[in-house]
Amino acid sequence: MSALAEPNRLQIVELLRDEPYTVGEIADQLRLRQPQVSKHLRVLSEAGLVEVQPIANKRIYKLRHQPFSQLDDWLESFLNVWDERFDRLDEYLEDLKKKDRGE
Amino acid sequence: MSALAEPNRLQIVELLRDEPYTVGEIADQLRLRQPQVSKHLRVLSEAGLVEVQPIANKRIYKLRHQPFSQLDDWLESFLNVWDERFDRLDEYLEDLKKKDRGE
DNA sequence: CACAAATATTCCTTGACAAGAATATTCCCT
DNA sequence: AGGGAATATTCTTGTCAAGGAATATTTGTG
Repeated sequence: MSALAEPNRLQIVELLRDEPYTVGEIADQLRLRQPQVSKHLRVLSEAGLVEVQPIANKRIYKLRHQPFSQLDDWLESFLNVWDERFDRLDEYLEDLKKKDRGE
Repeated sequence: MSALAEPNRLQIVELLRDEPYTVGEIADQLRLRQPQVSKHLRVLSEAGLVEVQPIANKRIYKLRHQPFSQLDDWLESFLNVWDERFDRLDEYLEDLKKKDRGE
């Protein structure tokens, strides 16, 4: 997750969401210098967020889906808790109504 | 998102997922020193991930749900792309079958 | 009001990390 | 093999953030 903390890296990831790009294309679109892009891609790669496909002397980078669905699972574990709490609040309100009717 | 990049802060957030805690309780459970916990909670608070409820001289910290559902939305925008691509792959395979049958 | 518990803040030091510049590597082409 | 394009790596420098220790602040209690 710390790989996504760096702003430029986040931009790269969001750029790659739509389609794969080469290092040069990424550098152009984000107005970054090539060495920094390579370095950021290295970090993203080691974090498993990205994979490379070498074609000639170009390297095409694309996102890997696993870490994202993994992060999604992690997030669900948070959202679920709130859902459950909401359910319990629901029950609580139902109880109130019943008492109100004298049950 | 950089607020979650720090390991101890991530631990704090995961601890708070289950229920609210005071600063001292967090420090005890995670084996951290109180000042660091206070500092981390400050960062989490300024990032909007957490909110405080002062009771006496204690301060009870709990998660806020908005940033998490927001992060979830962001993630969905990634997962959606893969779903769409999977759909297109599906169509592609259907086309192959039709051609195979000579249509 | 003095004291104690809980928490926040400050100052300092150290380590990590990102950018810049220069250079190395890899691949294709002729 | 030599040259050029695309990308990676190294080295250096400056900045920032986390931890440690000490101290300040707030709140309740006798």
